[in-house]
Amino acid sequence: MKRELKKFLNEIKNKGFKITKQREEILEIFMKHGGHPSAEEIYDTLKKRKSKMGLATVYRTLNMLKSIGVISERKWGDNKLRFEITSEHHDHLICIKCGKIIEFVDDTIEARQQEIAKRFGFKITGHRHELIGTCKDCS
Amino acid sequence: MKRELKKFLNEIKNKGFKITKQREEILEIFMKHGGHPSAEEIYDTLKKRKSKMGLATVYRTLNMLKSIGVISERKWGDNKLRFEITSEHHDHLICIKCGKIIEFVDDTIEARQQEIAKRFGFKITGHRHELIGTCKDCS
DNA sequence: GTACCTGCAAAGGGTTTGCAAATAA
DNA sequence: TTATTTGCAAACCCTTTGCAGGTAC
Repeated sequence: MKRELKKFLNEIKNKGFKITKQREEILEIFMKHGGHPSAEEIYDTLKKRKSKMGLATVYRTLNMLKSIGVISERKWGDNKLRFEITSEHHDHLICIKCGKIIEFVDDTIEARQQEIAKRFGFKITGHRHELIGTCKDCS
Repeated sequence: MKRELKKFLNEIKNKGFKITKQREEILEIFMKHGGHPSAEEIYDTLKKRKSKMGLATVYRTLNMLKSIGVISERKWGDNKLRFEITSEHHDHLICIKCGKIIEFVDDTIEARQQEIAKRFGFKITGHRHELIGTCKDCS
C-alpha cells in the first residue's frame, strides 16, 4: 500500500502538480477504505481524523486526481458524485432496498464490450455497468 | 404512436393520478423526440411550442412518470438527470469528446447479467451499462 | 364540490469559484 | 522566491417544496 501511494504521488508530480499533505491524506483514505466514497464521506473521514481540510479542497483534489486518471467518477442513484481508484474498477449489483453493493467482474462481458466498441470504431477508456434490483435478503 | 400515448395515459389513470394537458404534452415530447432528454431540454422544447408549463411541473411530472414506471431515470457525465421511456431501454456508447451517444443491445451481455444476478441471489429490476470513450470521428 | 394539479418564487443540497493567506519546490 | 494550493464564504446549478389559485372528474 505504501508503494501504491508513492506511485500516485509520483503521478501527481509528473503531471506538474504539487504534493501537499491534503492530497496525500485523501489518497491514503482511498487506499485504507477503498470502495466508492462521495466527497462528503471523505470530508467526514477527514474530520474524524482531526484534519482541518475544507470541503472545497476535497472537491478540488478529487477533480485533480480525476483529471490525471488516478481516480474515476461514478454515480449511483443518490445524486452524488462518487469516486474510486481507477485501477480497482469493478461492475456492481446495487440493492434498491438496503443499498448494499456487490462487486463483480465478468470476463465474458468485458470481452463482449470490446467487440461492440470495435464494431462502432469506438475506443473505450472506461465503462460503467450497474445491475439494479433487490438482493437476496431483501426480496 | 397514438396508441402508445393512450396506453401511458391509461397507466396514469389506473395508478390514481389525473390526466392533464401538461402530462399529455410531456409524454408526446418523449414519443416524438425519443432519446434521453433532461428536464431542462423538455422545458425548452415546451417553450418552443409556446407552452406555459413551469419547470417545477416538468420535474413533478417526470418524477410521477418515473414512480409509475413509464419512464426511467439515467445519468450521464453531465450531472443532470436524464429520462427515457422504460420500454425503449438500450445500453450506450458515449463519446467523451463530442458527446455522441450510440445505442446498442447485446443478448450475450443481457444473458450474462441474469446469470450473475442469479449467482448472488439478486433480482434485477433495471440496469445501466455505459461504455465511455472516443468515437470513430474523434479518435 | 373537492381532491388533485399547476405556476411562481423561494428554499435546498451538492459542487464550484473568488480571494487573501499559506505553502511546496 | 513565486507559482500553486488552501480555507472560507459566497456563488452556482439543478431539483424540490410551499402556497394560493386552477382544474379534472
